[in-house]
Amino acid sequence: MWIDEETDAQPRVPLSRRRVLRTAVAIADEAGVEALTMRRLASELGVEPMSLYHHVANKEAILDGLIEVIVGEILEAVGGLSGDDGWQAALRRRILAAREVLLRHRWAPAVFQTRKEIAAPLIAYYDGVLAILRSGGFSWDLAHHAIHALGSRAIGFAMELFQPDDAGSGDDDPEMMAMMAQQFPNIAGMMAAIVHDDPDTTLSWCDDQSEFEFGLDLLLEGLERRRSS
Amino acid sequence: MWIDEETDAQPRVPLSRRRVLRTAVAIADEAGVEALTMRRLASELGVEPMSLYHHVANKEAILDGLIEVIVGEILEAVGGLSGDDGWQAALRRRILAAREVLLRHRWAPAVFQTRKEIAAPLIAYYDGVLAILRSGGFSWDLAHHAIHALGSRAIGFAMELFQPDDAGSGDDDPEMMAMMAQQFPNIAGMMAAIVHDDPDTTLSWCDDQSEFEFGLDLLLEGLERRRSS
DNA sequence: ACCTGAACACCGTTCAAGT
DNA sequence: ACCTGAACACCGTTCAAGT
Repeated sequence: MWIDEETDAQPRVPLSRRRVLRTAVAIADEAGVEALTMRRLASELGVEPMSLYHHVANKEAILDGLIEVIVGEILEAVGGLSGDDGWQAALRRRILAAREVLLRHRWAPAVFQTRKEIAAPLIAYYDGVLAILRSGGFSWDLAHHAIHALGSRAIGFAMELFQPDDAGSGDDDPEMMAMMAQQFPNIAGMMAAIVHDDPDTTLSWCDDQSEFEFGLDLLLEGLERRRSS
Repeated sequence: MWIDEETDAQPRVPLSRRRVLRTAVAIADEAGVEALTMRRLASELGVEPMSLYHHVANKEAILDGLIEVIVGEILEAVGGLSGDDGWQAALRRRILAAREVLLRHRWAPAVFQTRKEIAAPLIAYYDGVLAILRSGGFSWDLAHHAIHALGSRAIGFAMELFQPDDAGSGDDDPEMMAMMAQQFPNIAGMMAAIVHDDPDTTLSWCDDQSEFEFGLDLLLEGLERRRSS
C-alpha cells in the first residue's frame, strides 16, 4: 500500500485536447495510423475510452487534430529560414524543411489525403509559399499554376507508386527473373543498369531524398522559365 | 409459387473471383471505398458474407484485386495509342489516357497508396513508360530518374492538398474574409486575382485537368532538357 | 465539469456444419 | 466443391449514471 500511495501521489495530469493529440501522434509514429483506435489511445492515457469524447468530438476530429499538430511542426521548422539567394533557393529550402517533418511522421500524407476539404492549418503554409513566389516576380496567375503543379510536393511529399528498387530484392528466384526479363524487357534493363551503376541501391532513404530533389528541381526550373518568358 | 419458380428459374450465375471484383469496383464507384464492406459486397451479390472467402483470401486480397482491375482498364485504354511525334507527345498521350480511367474511379489513387509493395500489375504499365523514354533516347539512369520524378503523375494522378478554388466558396462570411485577408494576404490576393480573371472558376473538372497538364508539361519539358544536354 | 460502465450497431473473420 | 449460420474479437459511439 506504500507503493500504491506513491503511485497515487503522482499528480494525475488532467486530460486535455492537447494531451490527447500529442499521444495520438506518438501512437501513429510508433505503430502507424491503423493502430490508432479510441480504445488504444484511451489506455495509453490511462483513461476510459469515453473520457476522450469530453475533449474531442469524435475520431474524425482527432484526425483533423493530427494534421493540425503536423502542420504546426512544419510551420515551426520553416519559420526560421532566411536568405536572399532568390525565390528558387528559398522555396527549395522551405519545401525540404517541410519534408524533414514529414519523414518523422510517415503516416501523415495518407491522413492528409483522407480529408475532403483542404486542411485549414495548411493555408498558413501556402501563404508563405505564395509570398516567396510573389517576391520572385510571379504573377498571381502563374503562382496559382505553380501551387497546383507542385501539389503535395509543396509540403515535401511525392506519391510514388513504383519503387523500382523494391523489385530488385525479389531476385531469389532466377526463373522468375528470366520470365520478367522477357515480359518486361525495359524494367529488367533498367534494373540491371541501376544495379550495375550502384550496387548499394538498397539504402533507400538517400535515394528517395535525391529523387525527390531531382523532381523538385525539374519543377522549379520549369517555373522559372515560365516566369521569365 | 409460380413467381418463386420463375425467380428460381433465372440461372443463378455462380460466384467467381471475377464477379466478386467487378461488383466490388461497382460499389466503390457508386458509394466510395469506405462503403465497400464484406457484408455489403455479399448482399449485393445475393450471397452470405462467408461465401466470398471461397473466392478471395480476405479483404486485403479484394483491395489488391481492385487495383488489378483498374490497371487492367488502364492498360486497355493505353494499348491502342500510337503516333511517331516524339517521346514527349507519346508519353503525354499515355498518361492522359490513364488519367481518364482514374477519373472514372476516383477512389483508386487512395487504394493504390495503401498497398505497401508496388502493385504488381503496374509493372506492365511502367514497362511501357520506359519503352517510350528509351525510344526517345533516354539513358537507363535518366529514365529511372524520370519515373521517380513523375511519381503518381505517371498514371495520371497528382495529389493536391490545396484546392485554392474551394476557399472561394466560403465567401458567405465577409468578416471572416476580411480576417483572412489580413492574416493570409497572399492567399487572399491570389483568390481575388483568380476570381477577377475568371468568374467561372467553379467548374473544377476542367480546371483540374488543365492544371494537371500544366504540371505534366513542366516535367516533360524539364526531362527533355536533361536528356538533350 | 469531468469521468465511467454497460450496451448497441457495426466491422472482418474462424469454425463447424450443411448440400 | 461450394455455400451457410452462429459466434468471436474487434471497432466507434450513445446513454444513463456516477463524482
